[in-house]
Parts: sequence; structure tokens; C-alpha cells
Amino acid sequence: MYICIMYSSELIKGTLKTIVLNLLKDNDKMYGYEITQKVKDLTAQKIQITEGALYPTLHALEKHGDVTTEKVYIGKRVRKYYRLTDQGLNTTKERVNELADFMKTIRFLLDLDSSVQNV
Amino acid sequence: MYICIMYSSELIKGTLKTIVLNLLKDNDKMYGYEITQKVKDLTAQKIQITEGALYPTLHALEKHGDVTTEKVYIGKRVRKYYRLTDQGLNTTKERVNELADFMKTIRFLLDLDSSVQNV
DNA sequence: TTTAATACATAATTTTCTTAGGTATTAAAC
DNA sequence: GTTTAATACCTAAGAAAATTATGTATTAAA
Repeated sequence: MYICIMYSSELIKGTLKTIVLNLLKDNDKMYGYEITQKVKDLTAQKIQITEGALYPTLHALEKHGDVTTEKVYIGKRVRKYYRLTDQGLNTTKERVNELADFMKTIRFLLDLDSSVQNV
Repeated sequence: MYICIMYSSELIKGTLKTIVLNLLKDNDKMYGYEITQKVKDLTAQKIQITEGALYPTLHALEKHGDVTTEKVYIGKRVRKYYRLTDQGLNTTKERVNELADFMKTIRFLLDLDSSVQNV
């Protein structure tokens, strides 16, 4: 699974693009490997993006004009940096708002707010 | 899409089973069509479960022993009621906890808690 | 009497991720 | 010195889960 939560597995899908876009919104430019590490660090290893999921996603974002790329050589090793376009920033805002709204709906639907243990 | 949010489409996937299980936890017994309507009502039409997604899911839950079924005839029309088993109740708790935890992680990752508009 | 709502179901297709594989550089360990 | 781990990119086959489309049938409403 692209999202390799310790406790479970396929529970949630479809958030990858939003996660990537939001990271690019906050970080000016990032390369693929960096994204996987950042997500891993920020989530205490709970979410681990696999490369098989990430790279096709990044390529799709580029194809749709949400990001631009720039190759940088560190010695002989190549890094491909991704940067949000103006359109990509709009897409990001839309996606993040949708996800936030959806999660709010789910929380209500599952009655999570009334229980004590879930903040 | 099984989840037919007004604003978007494929953003989130994989929550269907958890939603269904949690409804059954709170409602003793329900039939398929009732589940679709309940979710529609509770979410102000934001989430609309399609039958093509629901029925295979219910059948899978039955196959795995999380629910039992009971056919009831209303006149000549048949209703198939689904009811949680003890095992199903455990599955439900696990799933809901996982989903809650995951959403908390996503909220942190997307920095949603620090912004004003998202409560 | 036709349409909409109720109520079940399956099958083909599509999307999206997993799993697995491939290449190559650089740093660390042995 | 050489193997291993980490860095860094990538694709392709397969699986999972939904969408879309279709089917049957009853009942209520227009």
C-alpha cells in the first residue's frame, strides 16, 4: 500500500495527491525521495509513501500542469525537483479544502466528536 | 464513485466498509437500501453510496463473518437485513479507531488544525 | 399508465495502489 | 577493498476497490 500505516493497511486511499500538493505548497521545491522522507518523518513512520505510487502521481501532476520540474545534479546523481505552478496552488487549495470538509463529514457520520478519546 | 461528494469525486476511497460497519453498530439491523438513504440523509447528500459499491461490500462482510443476514418480505418485496456479529463489533471498533487515528495524522500533516476556517 | 422510488444484484471497465523489478551513485561498515 | 545501506530515479504486472452500466421486480405517485 502506498500508505503503510502500522496498524492497518488499505483503510484509506486517494489522499496521496493532496498530501504531495500540500507539501509542495509549503516547501517551494522538493524532489521525490525527499517527499517520501518528509512524510515518513512528519507522521512518525505511520505513513510511508512507496515510490511505485509517488512517481506516477508526480508525473500526472506535471502532465496536468500543476507542477513544473527541474533537474539538478549532485555530483553524478540526479535530483528532479518539483515546484507548484499557479494552477497547482489553486488545485492544492481545492483539494485540501475538500479533504478537510470530507473528514469533517466522516467525523460527524462516525460520531467521533462526542467520544472522549478522539481529539 | 461510491462516494459522490458534490465538490469533487475520487478524493477519498476506502472508508465505505467502516461507514457501513459503524452504522450497523448503532442501528441493530439495516438493509442495503436503508444504508444508502441513511448516509445520504446524515451527510446532506454529500456522500452517496452507490449500489455497485455497497452490495459487494455487504457480501464481503457476510463472507468474513462480520455480519449475518435475514430476509424479510414486505408484501412481495424482499428486504435483506444485515446485523453485526460479535466479531463484527470488534472489527468495527478497530476500523473506526484506525480511521480516526489516520484522520488525525492527516490533519497534522496538512496543518489543518492551525488554520481558522477548519474546525 | 408512465414515472419515480424502493430493493435486490452482477459484470465490464477504470482508477489507484501494491509488489516487484530495474538502474545507478554515494556513504558507511566490515 | 568490498559489501551493504542509503540515496535517487523509474516502470510494469497484478490486485483491490470503486464507477458505470445493466438487469429484475414491486409499489407508490403523478
